[in-house]
Amino acid sequence: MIRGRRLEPDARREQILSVAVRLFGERPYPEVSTTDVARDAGVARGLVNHYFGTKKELYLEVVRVMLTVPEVALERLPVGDPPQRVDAIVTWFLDVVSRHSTSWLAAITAGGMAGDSDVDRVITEAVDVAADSVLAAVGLGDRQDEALRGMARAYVGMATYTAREWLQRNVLTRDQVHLLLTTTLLAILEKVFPKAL
Amino acid sequence: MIRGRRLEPDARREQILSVAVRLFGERPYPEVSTTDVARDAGVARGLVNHYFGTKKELYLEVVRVMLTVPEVALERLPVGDPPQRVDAIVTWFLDVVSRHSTSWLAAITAGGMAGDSDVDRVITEAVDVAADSVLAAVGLGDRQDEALRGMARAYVGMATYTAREWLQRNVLTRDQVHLLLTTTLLAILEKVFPKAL
DNA sequence: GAATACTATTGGCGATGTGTCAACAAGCTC
DNA sequence: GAGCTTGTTGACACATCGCCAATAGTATTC
Repeated sequence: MIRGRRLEPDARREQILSVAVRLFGERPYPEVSTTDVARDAGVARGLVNHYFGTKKELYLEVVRVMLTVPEVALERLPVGDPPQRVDAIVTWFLDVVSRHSTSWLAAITAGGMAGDSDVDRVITEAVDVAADSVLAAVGLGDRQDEALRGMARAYVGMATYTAREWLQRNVLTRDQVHLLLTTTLLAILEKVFPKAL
Repeated sequence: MIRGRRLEPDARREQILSVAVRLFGERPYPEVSTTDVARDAGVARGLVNHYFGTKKELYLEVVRVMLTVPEVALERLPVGDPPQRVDAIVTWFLDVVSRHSTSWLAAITAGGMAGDSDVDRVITEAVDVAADSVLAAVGLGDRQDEALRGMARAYVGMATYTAREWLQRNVLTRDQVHLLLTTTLLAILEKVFPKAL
């Protein structure tokens, strides 16, 4: 990396951001300094602030990038019976998580800044997207019931924890995770929603 | 608070720790400085380091305190059929969480240091305790199966997420949370464990 | 192709946070 | 009240962060 070389603002911003994504995926927030980011990107530290403002704003961008997942496959979900729909959405979720594995898990657990209102908002939005996907997959996407969405978010939380047991701790196989998540979601659909809503 | 006044080491340590518990319960890790802790405790900043070493070690103690919950009630769990046992353990969990509400939730979501290996270890141990309690309540406490315990941890993860929807976001009532968690646990017991283990 | 304008990039300043340690002094013992 | 123990202080050295004026690539104009 040649110092002082000029890049298009978009390109430079993208380059610094990709370095930050890697570092924040490896270490928690307080252990990653803007100096580290600048050094690995081969630029002066001041440039990081120039493009992203503060360290926290940079981290917010990183979390946004990490949690942005392709929602494409959702459109062509099968329209079969509940078990088939549940199976499809769980498969989709496991594909997404396993593809982004470390960085996605690091972000969703707020690798070092949980409790901060801005960070929490970004994470909540990502969980909301996943929760809405689940509701849409089972044919409840149009409902605006807050309790319904709260339960869907709780289910996504379980899915996240389960993914950690699978991908980080390696105590569960993908088949076991799949079985756990499909069975649980079906039970919620059949026995909780009818009673509680 | 009179500066320079001598206290028994245990008393002084306890006093500083209680201040730290309050502050780390209010703000995430990076936004609480040791200067803040020292000021609120009415002591010199150096004394914080004297008693706890580094800021991270202080935070570790705080998380330990926040996550230490009374395990007493577990002994006198009913020995009825599965639905009764599940109902009892869920009730116990909700009682614990609602009693410690903010600080417990702040700690279990690692208010600012998730990803750090030491912090993660403390949190994992607390989740393990809860997961073991669940397994013990349903009569599987003696099993050492790692997959079993992994699924129990995933369930506890769902329980914590659900508790947040209840206590922090107020989109679920206690009754709804209770129904969601009992139904889910029963489904796991009846349909997942027999197949997967 | 040299002069010019534009702006991406640098490097250092001031403020704040952290870990360490020698010096101080509060309170006990004799 | 002298002396000892040790809880406590205050300051030093270092690292990190936000900021900004100065610098130097790159394109543009003639």
